[in-house]
Amino acid sequence: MSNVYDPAAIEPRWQAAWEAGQVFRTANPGDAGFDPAQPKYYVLDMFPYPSGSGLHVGHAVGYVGTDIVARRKRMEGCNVLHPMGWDAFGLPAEQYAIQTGVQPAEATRANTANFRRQLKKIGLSYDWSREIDTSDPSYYRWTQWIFKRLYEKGLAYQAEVPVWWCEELKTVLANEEVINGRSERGNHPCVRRPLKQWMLRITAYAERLLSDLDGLDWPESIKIQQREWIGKSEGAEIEFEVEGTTEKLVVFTTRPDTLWGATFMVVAPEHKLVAKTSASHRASVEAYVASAASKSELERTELAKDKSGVFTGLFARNPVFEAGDPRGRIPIWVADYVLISYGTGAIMSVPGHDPRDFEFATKFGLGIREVVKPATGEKSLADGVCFTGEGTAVNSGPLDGLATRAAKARAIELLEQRGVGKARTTYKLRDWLFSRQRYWGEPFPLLHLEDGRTIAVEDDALPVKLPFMQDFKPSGDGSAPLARAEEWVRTSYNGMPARRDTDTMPGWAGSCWYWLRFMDPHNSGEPWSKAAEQYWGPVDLYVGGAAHAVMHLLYARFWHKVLFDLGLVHTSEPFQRLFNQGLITAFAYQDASGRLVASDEVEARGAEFVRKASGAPLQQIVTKMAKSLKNVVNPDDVIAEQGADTLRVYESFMGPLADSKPWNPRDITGSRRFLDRVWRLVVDPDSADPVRPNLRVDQQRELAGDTEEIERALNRTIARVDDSFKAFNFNTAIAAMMEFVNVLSKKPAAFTRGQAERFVLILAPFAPHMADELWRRLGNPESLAHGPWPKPIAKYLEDDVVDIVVQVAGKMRGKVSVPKGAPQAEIEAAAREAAGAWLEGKAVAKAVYVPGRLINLILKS
RNA sequence: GGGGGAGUGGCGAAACCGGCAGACGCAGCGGACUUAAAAUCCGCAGCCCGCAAGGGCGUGGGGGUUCGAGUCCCCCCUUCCCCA
Repeated sequence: MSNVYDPAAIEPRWQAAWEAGQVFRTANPGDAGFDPAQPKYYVLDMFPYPSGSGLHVGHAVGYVGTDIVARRKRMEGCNVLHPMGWDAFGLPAEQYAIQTGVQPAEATRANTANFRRQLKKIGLSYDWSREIDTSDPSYYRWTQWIFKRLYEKGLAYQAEVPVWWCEELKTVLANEEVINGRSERGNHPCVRRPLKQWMLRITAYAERLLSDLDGLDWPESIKIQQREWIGKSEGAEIEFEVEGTTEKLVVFTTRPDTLWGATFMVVAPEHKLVAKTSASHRASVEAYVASAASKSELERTELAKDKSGVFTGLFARNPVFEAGDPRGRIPIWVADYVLISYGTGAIMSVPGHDPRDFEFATKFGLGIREVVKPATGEKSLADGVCFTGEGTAVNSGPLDGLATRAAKARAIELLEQRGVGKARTTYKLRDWLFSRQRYWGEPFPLLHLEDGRTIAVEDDALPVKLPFMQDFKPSGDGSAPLARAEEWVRTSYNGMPARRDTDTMPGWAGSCWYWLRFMDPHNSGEPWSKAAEQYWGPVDLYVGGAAHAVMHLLYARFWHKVLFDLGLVHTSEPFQRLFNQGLITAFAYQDASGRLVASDEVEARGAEFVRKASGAPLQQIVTKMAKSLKNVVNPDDVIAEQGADTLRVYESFMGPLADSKPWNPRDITGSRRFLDRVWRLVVDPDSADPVRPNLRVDQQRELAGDTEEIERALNRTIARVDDSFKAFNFNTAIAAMMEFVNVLSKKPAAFTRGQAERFVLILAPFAPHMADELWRRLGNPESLAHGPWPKPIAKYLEDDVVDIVVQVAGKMRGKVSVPKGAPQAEIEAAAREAAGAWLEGKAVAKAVYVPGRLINLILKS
């Protein structure tokens, strides 16, 4: 056996040994080998969608992070659940299949095989016996089963909702396939068109989804995004009579106190009142409604610099004014900055105190009335500024003189007395459009009976398997592809002819409960056993990109809460701690016109970069990794060149896990050199011995001289490595270990076996292959995967002499070495001496002493 | 448009509670070893002035609080990510 560090030989050997020994297999309660005395730790990655292009190093950084945590917890004696699986259903997989002409099931099999191979090569300590695939019938059987529970609870319903329709492509498109009202592929115009869809009543959980955020150990930024998304607002619902009709126009406002300032009303183009337009205005209103249909919500609200709208010819009565008061008769307009999906699809416009209403009123010459006076000093309507803040009510009859908060309450009281309004809380959150007219997803376990009833398939008839379809492309008429699988669709229920529901669930469905299946992945009688969930739940640490800050995490919490209400899980939240790893960016190159140039067309000339073909100068910039820029780094290549341990150390060393940071191939060599040095400190490459002679036996020598110094450095290193786990800034752990190696390099012969063992143990989460190899060479027959994790020894963490910085007037002027715990007077005297010339001819006014750190001598001015 | 981050050497970064700014690494420079190179080892290294000793400046910009600010407060600039 060669004694030179050779990751290509060591790493596959250890990976095989871990697999053969089932080192990372985790026992469930009740299983053989389960130790109930140990604490549990569930560390979960956001499982990947197995794309055709495989993993890149950006994915790996999160997986390496969780692996470091999992390995360390295991070494500390925890029962660690650390699983991996595939989020395989959904649009991207289907599109990939269409593009490559391969069946989605087949593409998924090939892609997951590639992902699994890549992950194993990195040396990640997953319990692969728990692997799951959301597109596997044995998994989606339970996705359907959970859907049934939602359906039974009345949380799933069908409704006509507007969906994106592309006339050119003859298909329904998902939101994510439509950009600014045009199809992502082909750039064809799309319109919103009502279609019957399955909806999930997530709004029923809005309040709990909001309030339960408080108890979670999540990044504040994610909580803010979720709160924003749920968008709770408290206000009032107010009814306006519509002149000449029996219709009531209902609006929601957060500012009922400004009701006296409402000078017009606006309804969304989709509002039912639009149909009541008077004959004289019908043509213009219809033309306007048609033009609004092609705009996205963004174009209608945020992007619209210029407000548009038309008068409907209708008038509403503001209920707070007496009959006959001209202020009470206000025109109703239709404008697309009001959305039908938010609130009631209609608003009362108070242009004096709402910027969009102000803009609209200004443009169309509508009345503007001030009803809130700001505190003195603030700009008000008199200054030509639309004041949106809180102040004092004016021109508002019974509200006059009240502060905004009191005015709101008083207004609601008055509305309730007259029966024309009430207090109401609304949420921006809308029910979740849960069906897709697509092939690659979970079929709904529902039957439409001949007599018109819709019923759920019996539990024991699950799964409703997705039928094989040679042609699975979206249908040209907007109907679901599954509708074409006639044989599959036609069925019966208790002898009555029935048709299966032909929609499929969206890509999110499978990821709404997968952390639960990991707890008990092979259970064929129930989605998970109570005992397994009781023990493993909730997830202790969940790591993934911030990209899923809203959708996935909200949907997952929603399902979990429903399951909690059903008594199927014992916690109301699934993920106790959430952590977002940062993005790995990469270099890309830009020509003079700003166009990006693929990396393989770029050549480095000294410090400059030029285009290979033309020699044109290019600028190096940092962007995210993208196939089109050819700047994607595949971990396979890094492992082939430097080894998995180097990849892991480099990814840890780049910066804090949470930070976004650029991949720089040049820097990898530093991580490799570090591992080389560690190796050589333990193994002599020129000898056939497993370890260097000083490490062969643990000489029971007194810790003195160099060995004692190494002991101090080692203990400081252990403490710093421990510390790095708090915020996942493993870069400082690697730096600490590098410093230790630097210290050791000066006195390698004083390194003892006991010290070497402890160092190898703390190295193990980061470079597990090398660590196990050295551990074995040091004479340990078992893998170090289960510890022990060393603890720093307190007496070696402190020095007896400390350096105190001496400042004069806040500037560093010297240092003094004093015994630890020396009295201030002694330190001050030493400091005055050290400051020497800086104090000449000056008097010290006072001294600020920071114990153990510095002393600042402040001069008399 | 809204929301969330981030700005520290040539580069990635470090700095616990406000207390030596730049640890650790890359690239660079000098040296040792070598016929030579690679690898390895030792050393230098924020910027400016200075032969040096030494001094001044310095954490995107401007102000403030403090004995003391990369860190706290206010304003501004740049940049990345997310959402619709």
